[in-house]
Amino acid sequence: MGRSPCCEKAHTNKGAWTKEEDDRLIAHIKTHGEGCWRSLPKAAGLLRCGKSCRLRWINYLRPDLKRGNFTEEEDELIIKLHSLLGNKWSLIAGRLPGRTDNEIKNYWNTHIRRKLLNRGIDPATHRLITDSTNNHHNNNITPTASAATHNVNSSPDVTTTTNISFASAATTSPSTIHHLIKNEQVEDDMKLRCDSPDRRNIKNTSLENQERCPDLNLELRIGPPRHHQNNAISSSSSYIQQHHHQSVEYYQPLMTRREKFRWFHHMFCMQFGYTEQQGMQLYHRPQSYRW
DNA sequence: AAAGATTCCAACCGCATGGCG
DNA sequence: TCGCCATGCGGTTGGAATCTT
Repeated sequence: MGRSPCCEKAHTNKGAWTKEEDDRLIAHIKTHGEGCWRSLPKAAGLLRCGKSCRLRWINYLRPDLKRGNFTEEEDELIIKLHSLLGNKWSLIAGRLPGRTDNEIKNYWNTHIRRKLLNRGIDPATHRLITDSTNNHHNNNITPTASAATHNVNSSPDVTTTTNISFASAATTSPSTIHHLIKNEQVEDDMKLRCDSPDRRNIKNTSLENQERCPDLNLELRIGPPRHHQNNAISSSSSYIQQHHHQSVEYYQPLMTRREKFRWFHHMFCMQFGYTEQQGMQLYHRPQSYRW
Protein backbone atom coordinates (compact mmCIF):
# COMPACT_ATOMS: atom_id res chain seq x y z
CA MET A 1 0.00 0.00 0.00
CA GLY A 2 1.02 3.58 0.34
CA ARG A 3 1.20 6.25 -2.24
CA SER A 4 2.87 5.79 -5.54
CA PRO A 5 6.39 7.15 -5.78
CA CYS A 6 6.74 10.64 -7.16
CA CYS A 7 9.02 9.41 -9.90
CA GLU A 8 10.62 6.40 -11.46
CA LYS A 9 13.35 5.91 -8.88
CA ALA A 10 15.30 3.42 -10.92
CA HIS A 11 16.11 6.00 -13.56
CA THR A 12 16.79 9.07 -11.50
CA ASN A 13 20.00 10.52 -10.22
CA LYS A 14 20.38 11.26 -6.56
CA GLY A 15 22.84 13.19 -4.51
CA ALA A 16 24.75 16.30 -5.35
CA TRP A 17 23.83 18.20 -8.47
CA THR A 18 26.38 18.68 -11.21
CA LYS A 19 27.04 21.97 -12.95
CA GLU A 20 25.52 20.58 -16.11
CA GLU A 21 22.32 19.61 -14.32
CA ASP A 22 22.12 23.05 -12.76
CA ASP A 23 22.55 24.68 -16.13
CA ARG A 24 19.87 22.55 -17.69
CA LEU A 25 17.45 23.34 -14.91
CA ILE A 26 18.13 27.06 -15.03
CA ALA A 27 17.82 27.15 -18.79
CA HIS A 28 14.57 25.29 -18.71
CA ILE A 29 13.02 27.46 -16.03
CA LYS A 30 14.20 30.60 -17.77
CA THR A 31 12.45 29.46 -20.90
CA HIS A 32 9.32 27.90 -19.49
CA GLY A 33 8.99 29.31 -16.03
CA GLU A 34 8.44 27.48 -12.78
CA GLY A 35 5.74 24.95 -12.23
CA CYS A 36 4.68 21.47 -13.22
CA TRP A 37 7.66 20.01 -11.46
CA ARG A 38 6.65 16.48 -12.15
CA SER A 39 7.00 16.84 -15.87
CA LEU A 40 9.90 19.24 -15.72
CA PRO A 41 12.75 16.72 -15.48
CA LYS A 42 11.75 14.98 -18.67
CA ALA A 43 11.16 18.24 -20.47
CA ALA A 44 14.49 19.59 -19.32
CA GLY A 45 16.35 16.38 -20.05
CA LEU A 46 17.21 15.76 -16.43
CA LEU A 47 17.42 12.40 -14.74
CA ARG A 48 15.99 13.78 -11.53
CA CYS A 49 12.64 13.62 -9.86
CA GLY A 50 10.48 16.71 -9.92
CA LYS A 51 10.75 17.17 -6.22
CA SER A 52 14.49 17.23 -6.43
CA CYS A 53 14.37 19.83 -9.21
CA ARG A 54 12.02 22.01 -7.24
CA LEU A 55 14.20 21.83 -4.18
CA ARG A 56 17.35 22.57 -6.10
CA TRP A 57 15.76 25.57 -7.75
CA ILE A 58 14.13 26.98 -4.64
CA ASN A 59 17.00 26.43 -2.27
CA TYR A 60 19.98 27.02 -4.48
CA LEU A 61 19.48 28.23 -8.02
CA ARG A 62 16.80 30.89 -7.73
CA PRO A 63 18.30 34.20 -8.80
CA ASP A 64 16.78 36.18 -5.96
CA LEU A 65 18.54 34.22 -3.26
CA LYS A 66 20.72 36.11 -0.89
CA ARG A 67 24.10 34.55 -0.43
CA GLY A 68 26.47 34.90 2.44
CA ASN A 69 26.29 34.97 6.18
CA PHE A 70 23.29 35.96 8.17
CA THR A 71 23.50 39.39 9.69
CA GLU A 72 23.01 40.06 13.36
CA GLU A 73 19.67 41.64 12.58
CA GLU A 74 18.56 38.61 10.64
CA ASP A 75 19.61 36.45 13.57
CA GLU A 76 17.48 38.40 15.96
CA LEU A 77 14.58 38.48 13.59
CA ILE A 78 14.70 34.72 13.17
CA ILE A 79 14.77 34.27 16.92
CA LYS A 80 11.78 36.49 17.40
CA LEU A 81 9.83 34.97 14.57
CA HIS A 82 10.63 31.51 15.87
CA SER A 83 9.34 32.51 19.27
CA LEU A 84 6.11 33.48 17.60
CA LEU A 85 5.72 30.82 14.98
CA GLY A 86 7.72 27.85 16.17
CA ASN A 87 9.31 25.65 13.52
CA LYS A 88 7.29 27.21 10.75
CA TRP A 89 10.37 27.70 8.64
CA SER A 90 8.56 28.66 5.51
CA LEU A 91 6.64 31.37 7.33
CA ILE A 92 9.83 32.62 8.89
CA ALA A 93 11.55 32.55 5.52
CA GLY A 94 8.73 34.63 4.17
CA ARG A 95 9.88 37.47 6.37
CA LEU A 96 13.50 37.22 5.30
CA PRO A 97 13.84 38.18 1.66
CA GLY A 98 16.33 36.03 -0.19
CA ARG A 99 16.49 33.36 2.47
CA THR A 100 14.95 29.92 2.12
CA ASP A 101 13.18 27.87 4.71
CA ASN A 102 15.81 25.17 4.41
CA GLU A 103 18.60 27.65 4.91
CA ILE A 104 16.96 29.15 7.96
CA LYS A 105 16.19 25.74 9.39
CA ASN A 106 19.80 24.70 9.01
CA TYR A 107 21.03 27.97 10.40
CA TRP A 108 18.74 27.63 13.35
CA ASN A 109 19.95 24.15 14.15
CA THR A 110 23.61 24.92 13.73
CA HIS A 111 24.00 28.45 15.05
CA ILE A 112 21.02 29.99 16.71
CA ARG A 113 20.16 27.11 18.99
CA ARG A 114 23.64 27.27 20.39
CA LYS A 115 23.51 31.01 20.61
CA LEU A 116 20.32 30.87 22.64
CA LEU A 117 21.66 28.15 24.88
CA ASN A 118 24.70 30.31 25.55
CA ARG A 119 22.36 33.08 26.59
CA GLY A 120 20.63 30.66 28.92
CA ILE A 121 17.52 30.54 26.81
CA ASP A 122 15.72 27.38 25.89
CA PRO A 123 15.50 27.41 22.08
CA ALA A 124 12.26 25.46 22.16
CA THR A 125 10.35 27.68 24.54
CA HIS A 126 12.35 30.91 24.30
CA ARG A 127 12.34 31.17 28.05
CA LEU A 128 15.20 31.36 30.45
CA ILE A 129 16.34 27.90 31.26
CA THR A 130 16.46 28.79 34.95
CA ASP A 131 13.01 30.32 34.80
CA SER A 132 11.28 27.22 36.04
CA THR A 133 8.35 29.13 37.52
CA ASN A 134 7.32 30.55 34.23
CA ASN A 135 7.92 27.40 32.37
CA HIS A 136 5.80 25.48 34.73
CA HIS A 137 3.20 28.12 34.95
CA ASN A 138 2.32 28.53 31.39
CA ASN A 139 4.40 26.73 28.97
CA ASN A 140 3.86 23.15 28.44
CA ILE A 141 3.02 24.30 25.00
CA THR A 142 5.69 25.46 22.65
CA PRO A 143 4.69 27.76 19.85
CA THR A 144 4.69 24.87 17.47
CA ALA A 145 2.65 22.63 19.64
CA SER A 146 0.29 25.40 20.39
CA ALA A 147 -0.15 26.25 16.78
CA ALA A 148 -0.85 22.67 15.97
CA THR A 149 -3.27 22.26 18.80
CA HIS A 150 -5.75 24.88 17.79
CA ASN A 151 -7.54 24.71 14.57
CA VAL A 152 -8.08 27.81 12.57
CA ASN A 153 -10.72 27.46 10.01
CA SER A 154 -10.76 29.85 7.18
CA SER A 155 -14.01 31.34 8.24
CA PRO A 156 -15.70 33.20 5.48
CA ASP A 157 -16.15 36.89 5.48
CA VAL A 158 -13.84 37.48 8.29
CA THR A 159 -10.91 39.69 7.76
CA THR A 160 -8.62 38.39 10.39
CA THR A 161 -6.46 40.99 11.93
CA THR A 162 -3.70 39.71 14.09
CA ASN A 163 -1.62 41.78 16.33
CA ILE A 164 1.74 40.23 16.74
CA SER A 165 4.43 41.72 18.80
CA PHE A 166 7.72 40.84 20.29
CA ALA A 167 8.09 40.98 24.00
CA SER A 168 11.66 40.04 23.80
CA ALA A 169 12.56 42.51 21.12
CA ALA A 170 15.18 43.95 23.33
CA THR A 171 18.14 43.79 21.07
CA THR A 172 16.86 44.43 17.60
CA SER A 173 16.18 47.95 16.59
CA PRO A 174 12.47 48.57 16.29
CA SER A 175 12.95 50.18 12.94
CA THR A 176 14.46 47.02 11.59
CA ILE A 177 11.64 44.88 12.74
CA HIS A 178 9.18 47.43 11.58
CA HIS A 179 10.79 47.58 8.21
CA LEU A 180 11.13 43.88 7.76
CA ILE A 181 7.80 42.89 9.11
CA LYS A 182 5.28 45.62 8.96
CA ASN A 183 5.52 46.37 5.32
CA GLU A 184 3.50 45.35 2.37
CA GLN A 185 5.58 42.28 1.97
CA VAL A 186 4.06 40.89 5.08
CA GLU A 187 0.60 41.58 3.90
CA ASP A 188 1.32 40.17 0.50
CA ASP A 189 2.91 37.19 2.06
CA MET A 190 0.08 36.56 4.40
CA LYS A 191 -2.33 36.89 1.54
CA LEU A 192 -0.34 34.47 -0.50
CA ARG A 193 -0.17 32.08 2.33
CA CYS A 194 -3.73 32.44 3.45
CA ASP A 195 -4.45 29.75 0.96
CA SER A 196 -1.80 27.46 2.30
CA PRO A 197 -2.13 24.95 5.08
CA ASP A 198 -0.24 27.26 7.35
CA ARG A 199 -3.05 29.73 7.47
CA ARG A 200 -4.47 27.52 10.16
CA ASN A 201 -1.68 28.62 12.43
CA ILE A 202 -1.99 32.30 11.99
CA LYS A 203 -4.97 32.94 14.18
CA ASN A 204 -3.84 30.77 17.05
CA THR A 205 -0.43 32.15 17.21
CA SER A 206 -1.86 35.59 17.26
CA LEU A 207 -3.76 35.07 20.48
CA GLU A 208 -0.77 33.66 22.19
CA ASN A 209 1.39 36.38 20.80
CA GLN A 210 -0.90 39.13 21.90
CA GLU A 211 -0.38 37.97 25.42
CA ARG A 212 3.30 37.56 24.99
CA CYS A 213 4.12 40.67 23.09
CA PRO A 214 1.90 43.58 23.84
CA ASP A 215 4.30 46.23 22.75
CA LEU A 216 4.44 45.94 19.01
CA ASN A 217 1.60 45.81 16.60
CA LEU A 218 1.78 44.01 13.34
CA GLU A 219 -1.30 44.05 11.33
CA LEU A 220 -1.31 40.85 9.43
CA ARG A 221 -4.47 40.99 7.47
CA ILE A 222 -5.66 37.95 5.70
CA GLY A 223 -6.89 38.99 2.34
CA PRO A 224 -10.28 38.69 0.76
CA PRO A 225 -10.60 35.87 -1.73
CA ARG A 226 -10.72 33.11 0.82
CA HIS A 227 -13.84 34.63 2.25
CA HIS A 228 -15.75 33.34 -0.65
CA GLN A 229 -14.59 29.84 -0.56
CA ASN A 230 -17.47 28.53 1.44
CA ASN A 231 -19.87 29.91 -1.04
CA ALA A 232 -17.96 27.91 -3.58
CA ILE A 233 -17.88 31.08 -5.54
CA SER A 234 -21.32 30.36 -6.73
CA SER A 235 -21.10 33.99 -6.14
CA SER A 236 -18.17 34.28 -8.45
CA SER A 237 -19.90 37.07 -10.25
CA SER A 238 -20.65 38.95 -7.09
CA TYR A 239 -17.09 38.45 -6.06
CA ILE A 240 -15.94 39.79 -9.37
CA GLN A 241 -18.36 42.66 -9.15
CA GLN A 242 -16.91 43.62 -5.83
CA HIS A 243 -13.35 43.35 -6.96
CA HIS A 244 -13.30 43.94 -10.67
CA HIS A 245 -11.70 47.31 -10.15
CA GLN A 246 -8.60 45.56 -8.90
CA SER A 247 -6.06 44.33 -11.37
CA VAL A 248 -5.79 40.64 -12.05
CA GLU A 249 -2.18 40.83 -11.06
CA TYR A 250 -3.26 42.08 -7.67
CA TYR A 251 -5.64 39.30 -6.93
CA GLN A 252 -4.10 36.40 -8.76
CA PRO A 253 -1.83 35.37 -5.96
CA LEU A 254 -4.78 35.32 -3.63
CA MET A 255 -6.90 33.03 -5.66
CA THR A 256 -7.23 29.36 -5.75
CA ARG A 257 -6.87 27.81 -9.15
CA ARG A 258 -10.60 27.48 -9.39
CA GLU A 259 -11.08 31.11 -8.50
CA LYS A 260 -8.51 32.11 -11.09
CA PHE A 261 -10.25 30.03 -13.65
CA ARG A 262 -13.58 31.64 -12.86
CA TRP A 263 -12.00 35.05 -12.94
CA PHE A 264 -10.46 34.52 -16.35
CA HIS A 265 -13.58 32.85 -17.56
CA HIS A 266 -15.63 35.85 -16.51
CA MET A 267 -13.21 38.25 -18.16
CA PHE A 268 -13.15 36.14 -21.28
CA CYS A 269 -16.93 36.14 -21.51
CA MET A 270 -17.15 39.85 -20.87
CA GLN A 271 -14.53 40.50 -23.49
CA PHE A 272 -16.26 38.50 -26.19
CA GLY A 273 -19.84 39.07 -25.19
CA TYR A 274 -20.67 35.52 -24.16
CA THR A 275 -22.81 34.51 -21.28
CA GLU A 276 -20.83 32.50 -18.77
CA GLN A 277 -22.63 29.37 -19.90
CA GLN A 278 -21.83 29.99 -23.55
CA GLY A 279 -18.27 30.71 -22.67
CA MET A 280 -18.00 27.48 -20.78
CA GLN A 281 -19.06 25.51 -23.83
CA LEU A 282 -16.21 27.07 -25.75
CA TYR A 283 -13.72 26.23 -23.13
CA HIS A 284 -11.61 23.15 -23.40
CA ARG A 285 -9.45 22.22 -20.51
CA PRO A 286 -6.45 20.20 -21.55
CA GLN A 287 -5.44 17.19 -19.52
CA SER A 288 -2.34 18.91 -18.29
CA TYR A 289 -4.18 22.03 -17.27
CA ARG A 290 -2.71 23.63 -14.22
CA TRP A 291 -2.62 27.17 -12.96
C1' DA B 1 51.01 15.11 8.97
C1' DA B 2 47.43 12.01 10.07
C1' DA B 3 43.44 10.33 12.31
C1' DG B 4 39.37 11.10 14.64
C1' DA B 5 35.70 14.29 15.99
C1' DT B 6 32.68 17.82 14.95
C1' DT B 7 30.21 21.03 12.14
C1' DC B 8 27.59 22.32 8.34
C1' DC B 9 24.33 22.18 4.73
C1' DA B 10 22.45 20.24 0.41
C1' DA B 11 19.45 16.88 -0.51
C1' DC B 12 16.22 13.34 0.62
C1' DC B 13 11.99 11.43 2.63
C1' DG B 14 7.38 10.99 4.18
C1' DC B 15 3.34 13.25 5.16
C1' DA B 16 -0.30 16.86 4.77
C1' DT B 17 -2.93 19.59 1.97
C1' DG B 18 -5.61 21.53 -1.83
C1' DG B 19 -7.34 21.17 -6.47
C1' DC B 20 -9.47 18.69 -9.88
C1' DG B 21 -12.23 15.25 -12.39
C1' DT C 1 -18.06 12.84 -2.04
C1' DC C 2 -14.11 10.30 -3.26
C1' DG C 3 -9.74 9.19 -5.15
C1' DC C 4 -5.79 10.73 -7.49
C1' DC C 5 -2.19 13.92 -8.32
C1' DA C 6 1.02 17.83 -7.66
C1' DT C 7 3.02 20.63 -4.51
C1' DG C 8 4.81 22.33 -0.16
C1' DC C 9 6.54 21.60 4.41
C1' DG C 10 9.35 20.02 8.25
C1' DG C 11 12.37 16.44 9.99
C1' DT C 12 16.31 13.74 9.00
C1' DT C 13 20.53 12.18 6.85
C1' DG C 14 24.98 11.66 4.30
C1' DG C 15 29.10 13.27 3.30
C1' DA C 16 32.24 17.15 2.52
C1' DA C 17 34.69 20.57 5.04
C1' DT C 18 36.81 22.06 9.07
C1' DC C 19 38.68 21.63 13.57
C1' DT C 20 41.15 19.27 17.32
C1' DT C 21 44.32 16.23 19.20
